[in-house]
Amino acid sequence: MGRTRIKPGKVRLTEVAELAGVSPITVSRFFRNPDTVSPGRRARIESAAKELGYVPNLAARALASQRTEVIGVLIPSLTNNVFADLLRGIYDAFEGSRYGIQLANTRYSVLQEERLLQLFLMQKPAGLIVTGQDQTAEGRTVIEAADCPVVQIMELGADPIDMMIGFSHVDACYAAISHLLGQGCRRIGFIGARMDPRVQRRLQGYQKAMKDAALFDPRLIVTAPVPTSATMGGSLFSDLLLKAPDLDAVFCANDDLALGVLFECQRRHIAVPEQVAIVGFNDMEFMAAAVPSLTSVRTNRYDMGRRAATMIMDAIEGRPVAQRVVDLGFEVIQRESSTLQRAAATLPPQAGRISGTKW
Amino acid sequence: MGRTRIKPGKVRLTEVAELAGVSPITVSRFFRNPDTVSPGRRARIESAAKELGYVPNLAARALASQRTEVIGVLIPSLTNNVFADLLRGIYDAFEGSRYGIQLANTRYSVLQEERLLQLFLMQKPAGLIVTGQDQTAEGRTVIEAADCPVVQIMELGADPIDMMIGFSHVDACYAAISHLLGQGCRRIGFIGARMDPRVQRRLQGYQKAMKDAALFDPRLIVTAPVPTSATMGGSLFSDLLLKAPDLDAVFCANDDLALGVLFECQRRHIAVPEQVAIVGFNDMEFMAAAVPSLTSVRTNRYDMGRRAATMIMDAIEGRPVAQRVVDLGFEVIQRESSTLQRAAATLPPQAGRISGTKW
DNA sequence: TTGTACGCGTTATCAA
DNA sequence: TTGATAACGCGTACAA
Repeated sequence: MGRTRIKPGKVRLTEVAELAGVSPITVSRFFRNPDTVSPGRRARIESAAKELGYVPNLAARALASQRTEVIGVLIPSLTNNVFADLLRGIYDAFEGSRYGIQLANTRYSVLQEERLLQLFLMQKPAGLIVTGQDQTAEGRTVIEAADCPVVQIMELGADPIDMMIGFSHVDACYAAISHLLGQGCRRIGFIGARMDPRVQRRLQGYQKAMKDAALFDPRLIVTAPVPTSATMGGSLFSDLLLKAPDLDAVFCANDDLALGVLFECQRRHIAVPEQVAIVGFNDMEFMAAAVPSLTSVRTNRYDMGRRAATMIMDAIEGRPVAQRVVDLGFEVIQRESSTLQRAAATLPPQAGRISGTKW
Repeated sequence: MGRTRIKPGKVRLTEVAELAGVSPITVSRFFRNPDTVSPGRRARIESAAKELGYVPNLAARALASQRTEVIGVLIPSLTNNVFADLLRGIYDAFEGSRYGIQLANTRYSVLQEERLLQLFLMQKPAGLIVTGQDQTAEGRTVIEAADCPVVQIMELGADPIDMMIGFSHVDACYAAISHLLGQGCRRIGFIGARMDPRVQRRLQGYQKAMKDAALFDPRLIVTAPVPTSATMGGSLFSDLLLKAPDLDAVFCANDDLALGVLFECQRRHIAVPEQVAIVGFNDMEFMAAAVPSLTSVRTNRYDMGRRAATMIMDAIEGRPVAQRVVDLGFEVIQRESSTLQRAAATLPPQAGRISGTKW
């Protein structure tokens, strides 16, 4: 038979209630919403709890209430700095709230993502933040089964699961290429690594811009499925130089690639931007510090995290969510590495902005 | 009275058991350890579960079993790239295991840490990974109350809570300075930002090395409490040049600072390493790609994460943990930015290694 | 290998 | 504002 499993030292709600001379439910109320308990009992409960060292049992709470305060966050990479800013935004927004973030890493695999969503489901999360829009059909089913507010981040697209916040990678890259075209560049290369869905869409933007300008040439594109890094930027650029020696600019799908290209140019004594202009993507911190400073496409990752978190909380707590699909836009931050006209060259750093948004 | 709260569509263990024609406990066993159920029933249970779309309820499981499979991880920053590698190691090691990682961000605040530990405690985590050894007394009490295996990472020190894995920041920095001294540098500056406990210890190592060489001069030290960045590296280096114009080397407490120093040198046309040698700390990926390539102190962050995770799992599952305190050591990776002697200059990159460990 | 009986610690529901 | 009662879904302990 199920014998008694009572462990002596354990402090439950009941013990606190006894010591405080109230019923357990009152103690429960005190912990969830102190204002619903009269001041006198409030004080008694508080001191009783402190005296006994009471710690609420979240499992029991979740079982009884049929919900948790867990927010599941699914991102494809912990290494990619892009997600650091995003996460900072998310963590900042949830700071001091009652929600706890549970972070999972899909490693750019939709199957991993599916499995991780299954695990989240067992926890009955209060909300879900997932990266991108390329979930499997199975994955979407699981998300829907979770029956909680969901925000898809990083991208925009048709058919959102619930809410969505991001920007158009196609448009952002198109704007970057347009900027280079505006600077007089014609033989603009594209280098990209890892080639996840978002980088693929940047490549689409590149192709569209080059085709629209009747300058498209497949030899100008060099990609690799490996993780992005400065070293890889240097080697992809070297490959590109072989395929297209008459290159006059390079768009890098990530900033670390751009940094590697800059160093490779220094190594080969290629003048930037005079011989080759460089544009990166994401506008990481070091881009402004580089010599020459490096042009990049700024994306509002921190804001994206914050707002995604806010949208989730609003939805959970029944507040109306003004916009269920938010376009955060982007901005081409022009710096020395792509400033070729005399007039433009005298602008202060970061003065040149080409921004895009659907608002 | 507590009326029935039964929601019709809900699938519990019981429903699966009924459909499969077995008792609930058998289904329970099937999900936790399929091998303990006979193949015939196994198949019936599996198809019944699939048919009903059964999802285990983790809260109920945790309540009944009095434990969870949550591993709490506490790190001070998501922005600092150092932690990205560490986390990758941790996530890789737990990959495919039954444990789930819950990540919390202390933002370099011991009070935040204390609060977050409290939150973990309510979940009854199976294990805890915490950064550093500077918990408050309260924090240590909470950790001990969690009554689970604990690994402190990043540093080594006396008085571990339970297990510990890291390296000596004092020794690592001492080795880096010794390397510069060996290259003939005498006026070696120190620049550091954020000044968390580990950076403080690097500063101690610097001071010890300089004092041992009778070359200590407080004017050679410039620090700032702000987050580390390339831009900050440039500006701290500029400050340092004002205080010590006769500088012949700079040790940077973080690699992004070193990158900023390199760019500042390029901007000022200071030859690296001939006029100023540069050494960084952590050996981030871009250090090898830079022109000139940048010397740094390699720390085994990925390994640290992996091994911390392994130690935790071993401890949880009752396997003996060979070493409860692990010194991972470090390695000074000598590159062009600190290679001043003719002989050394012909060495291939990364050929120079000065490693330190207590093994 | 399978089943029986019960308890895990909390909250929902309804009544006072 | 407070309390009585039952239920949340599962695993442990023991027996067969």
